[in-house]
Amino acid sequence: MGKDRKIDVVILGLLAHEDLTGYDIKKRIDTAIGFFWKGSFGSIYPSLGDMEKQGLVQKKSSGVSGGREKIIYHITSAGRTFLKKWLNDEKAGNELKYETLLKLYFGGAETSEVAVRNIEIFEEQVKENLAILRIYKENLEKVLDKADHKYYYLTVTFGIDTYEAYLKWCKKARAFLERH
Amino acid sequence: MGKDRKIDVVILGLLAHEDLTGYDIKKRIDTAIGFFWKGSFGSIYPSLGDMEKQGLVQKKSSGVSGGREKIIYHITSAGRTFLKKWLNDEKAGNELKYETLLKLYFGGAETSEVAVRNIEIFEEQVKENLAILRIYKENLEKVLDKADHKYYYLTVTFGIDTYEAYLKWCKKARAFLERH
DNA sequence: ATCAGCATGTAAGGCGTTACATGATTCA
DNA sequence: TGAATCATGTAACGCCTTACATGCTGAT
Repeated sequence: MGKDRKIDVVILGLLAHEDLTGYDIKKRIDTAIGFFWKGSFGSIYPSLGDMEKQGLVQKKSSGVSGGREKIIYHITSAGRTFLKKWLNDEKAGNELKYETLLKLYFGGAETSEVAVRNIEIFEEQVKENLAILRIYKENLEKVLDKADHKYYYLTVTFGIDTYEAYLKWCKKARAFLERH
Repeated sequence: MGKDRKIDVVILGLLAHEDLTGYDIKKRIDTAIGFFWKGSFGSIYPSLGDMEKQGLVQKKSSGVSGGREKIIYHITSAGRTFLKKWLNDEKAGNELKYETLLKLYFGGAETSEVAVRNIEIFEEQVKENLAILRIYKENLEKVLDKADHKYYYLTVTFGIDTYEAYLKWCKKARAFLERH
C-alpha cells in the first residue's frame, strides 16, 4: 500500500543538518548510519527526484565537481514538517536480520566445530565495526556542545554497547559449545 | 543475480529437525526465530513448491486438518546437503535496521522530549520481547541434553543478552538527554 | 598511464509483503 | 452465532539492489 519508503526520511534527516548532493548522501549513509541503515544510489536518486516534485526538497545551486555537474539539495519547510511528523509517529519498525543466528539456530545439522567457526567469523566482524565506532565516539566527544552531535553520539554509544554485548556472548557461546 | 532466497534455508533448517506443513513453518518462524528473522506465507509456499521441484524437500503424507488438506514436507538428503553447504559458507549477511536509531540520529530536528519518548517506546517493546525470551530460555534449560536444543538455547541467550544491553543503554541515553 | 573518486541517473529483476480467495472446525 | 484457528495458494505491487552508461579530475 506504499508510501512507506524510509529512504525519504533518511535523506530528509540528513538534509535537515546540511545541504548535500545525492553522492554525499550516499557517503553519509554508509559511514554515519551504516551500522543500522543501508541505502544505494538506485534508491537515493529516484527519491530525491520524487521529493523535489512534492516540494520536500529543492535543488539549491549546481556547480561542477569531478567532471560531472553537481546538484546540491536543500530541505524545504514542507520537508521539515514531513520529517517532524515522522519523528512524532510512535510506530517504528526495528528489525534484526542476522544470518549468523540463523546458522547457529540450525547448527544441529552440522558438527559443533562449524558452529564455533561461524561464531568466530561473526566475532571478527564485530571487532572491526567496534573499532570504527570507538573512533567515531572519540571524535564526537570533542563536539558534543553542537546541537545535533549529541544525537549522533547516542546512536554511536548504542552501537558500541551492543557490539560489546555481542563479544561477551560470543565468548560464552564458544565456551558452551566446547563444553557440551 | 538471484538465487539467494534465505527463506529456502530457513525452511530447510526447520525441516532438518522435524517434518512440517507450510502453516507450521510459519508458526515456527514467528515464534522460535521471530526476533531475528521474518517470513510470510507469500514467501513460504512458493519456496516449498520450488524446492520440491529441485528435490530438496518431499511431500510426505497428507491428511485433513481444519477443513483443508494438509501437506507435510520432509527434507531429502539433497536438502540436507544444501543446508550443510550454506552452514559452511563463511559469508553471512547480518543486518540491523532500527528505525528507532534513525529517529534518534535525526533527533535534532525536534525537541529532546520527542527523542526521549521514542526511547521509552523502544524500551517498552524490548521489555516485552525480553520477557518472552526468558520464558523460552527456562523451557530450553530443561531439555538441553537433546541435540538441537543447545543451539536454540544459544540463540535465545543472544537475544536476552543484547536486549539487556539495550535496556541499559536506554536508561543511560534518557539520562543523557535530560542532562544535556 | 591507469585507477580511484566524484557525480548523476536508468533498467532489470529479485525478494518479500499484503490482500485476497476458499472453507471447515472448534470454542466461547 | 461469530470469531479464531487451521490450511494452502495466488496476484499485485512496492522496495531495493546490482549493473550499466557516462565522463572528468587528481594522485600514483
